[in-house]
Amino acid sequence: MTTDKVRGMSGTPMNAGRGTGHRAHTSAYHALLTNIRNGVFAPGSRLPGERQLATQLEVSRATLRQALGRLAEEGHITAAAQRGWFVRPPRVVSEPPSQLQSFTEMAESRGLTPSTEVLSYETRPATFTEAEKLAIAPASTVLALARRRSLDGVRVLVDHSVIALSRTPGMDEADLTDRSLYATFQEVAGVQIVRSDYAVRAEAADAETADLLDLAPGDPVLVGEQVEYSLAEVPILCGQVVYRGDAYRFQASLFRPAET
Amino acid sequence: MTTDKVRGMSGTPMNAGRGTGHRAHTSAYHALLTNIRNGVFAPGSRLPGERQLATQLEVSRATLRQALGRLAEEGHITAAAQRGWFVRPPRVVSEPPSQLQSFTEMAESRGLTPSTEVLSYETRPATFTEAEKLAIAPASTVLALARRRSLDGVRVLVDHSVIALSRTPGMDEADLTDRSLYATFQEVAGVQIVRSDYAVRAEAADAETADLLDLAPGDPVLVGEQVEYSLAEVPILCGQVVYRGDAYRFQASLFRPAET
DNA sequence: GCGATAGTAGACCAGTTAGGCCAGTTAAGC
DNA sequence: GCTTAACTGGCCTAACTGGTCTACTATCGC
Repeated sequence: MTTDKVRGMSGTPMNAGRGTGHRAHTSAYHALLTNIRNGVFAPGSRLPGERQLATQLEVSRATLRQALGRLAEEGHITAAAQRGWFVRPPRVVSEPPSQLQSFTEMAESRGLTPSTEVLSYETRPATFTEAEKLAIAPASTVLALARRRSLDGVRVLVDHSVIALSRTPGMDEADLTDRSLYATFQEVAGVQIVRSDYAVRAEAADAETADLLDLAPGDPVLVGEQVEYSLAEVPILCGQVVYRGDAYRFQASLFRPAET
Repeated sequence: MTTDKVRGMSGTPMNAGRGTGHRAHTSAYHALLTNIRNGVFAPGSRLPGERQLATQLEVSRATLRQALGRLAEEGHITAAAQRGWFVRPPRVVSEPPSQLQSFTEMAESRGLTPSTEVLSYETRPATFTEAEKLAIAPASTVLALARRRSLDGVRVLVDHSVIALSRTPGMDEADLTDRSLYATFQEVAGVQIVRSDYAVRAEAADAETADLLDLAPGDPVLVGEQVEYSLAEVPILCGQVVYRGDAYRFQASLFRPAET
């Protein structure tokens, strides 16, 4: 240990060549930057070690680190401790998992004003397919609800929902005009929706929905069929949502099991 | 490592730096944890070997073992000496998120015969938006691939994919006609696709795609934009898939965080 | 001459990497 | 049932890396 001791001498070997009048650390900075720009150091790749770089650029490590620090500040490179300096790939971080969001929530998170018109509203016996989807007895009482929803006054979707009333007592008396259905389920019936099975497809608008969405018949619409489940995995609601094709897109993250 | 040498100073090939400022072992820890949570590593299943995992996560085995140790401490996985690491079954059962399936796999699981025609195939510099989606430098070399795919002879979709060649060396020489892209990634480049961010919308078919899919212009098509990620959360592929509206629907389960 | 600024050389630390070796497990072949 | 070959996690070492610090030396302006 302590073999170092620094002997005198040393001093100034520098100033070799780069007589540009620049300070040493700016010369190093420019040398590195142009090499990054020229792709000598490819994006995402690791720079040579500081010690090696310092020798090659004929500056000391401390000076080199000034240049590196400046490059890092300006976002050209990033440091990974004990691993090296990396040329920063133009990475865009995004965290968009597939989360279930109500229309109201979605609108709010985008800063838009949602509005809802109830087109029809009735309690009636469930059809056979509805009963199957909701896992209730055929002809049980359900609440059928049709709504048109808009964002900032633009008509965006028509929504037909069928709610299993036996599982959400009180829902037939709630005001659904501009509340989130999810919130109403929670407050009125104490039921939390946590999962939705969704299937979407593209169709051509029929005359009726075209009229409702200010489209021409035949214009493309996105049709989503959904079944929504409570925390106990009990189906609560099934329905169909028809979106204007040019006003909505459906987003999700899919995962793939790893192979071994 | 060896005695450094290197000297070429050209960008070292390996290691896309995740310049997150995190230590390497915490990055590895988070990558594993989210993949476990997302069902990429199914509960009860065995993780890939340490050596394989280390290369896929782009860290060394020692660092990986730190991450594994922490996951084990927290009870997410357990070690079985000389056998492997196993994902602990979760205390609370929940449905796995939507699963990513290749066209080939989907066809097989439905008992249909898939076929593929390669419409075009070229390596070229990436456009700006492609570079952004793939987090590579603009004008990096990418492999652009257009395919038409059919099920039992029925033309179902047209697929435009752009692959970051820098992350999948060798893909430009692979035969993509009737292999699953996922399988080819794995075998040729050792890259596993585990996540895909998907956005679908409805559109009217333009003349060209209508022709390719035996549709009339204006017929509804389902357009999916996707970005696919490797185990290390590095984007590998981006692209657009156009489905016949009447031949495909997109399915997913959405989740909603439970409220207290 | 004095102090401030910029630079050099080196040492030490903890985190990281590549690699090798070992004993145990697994599956295939015979 | 036995052998063998391929893997596996567990353990270890040597080398390297950025981060930080100390000691010292030039050079310039005052």
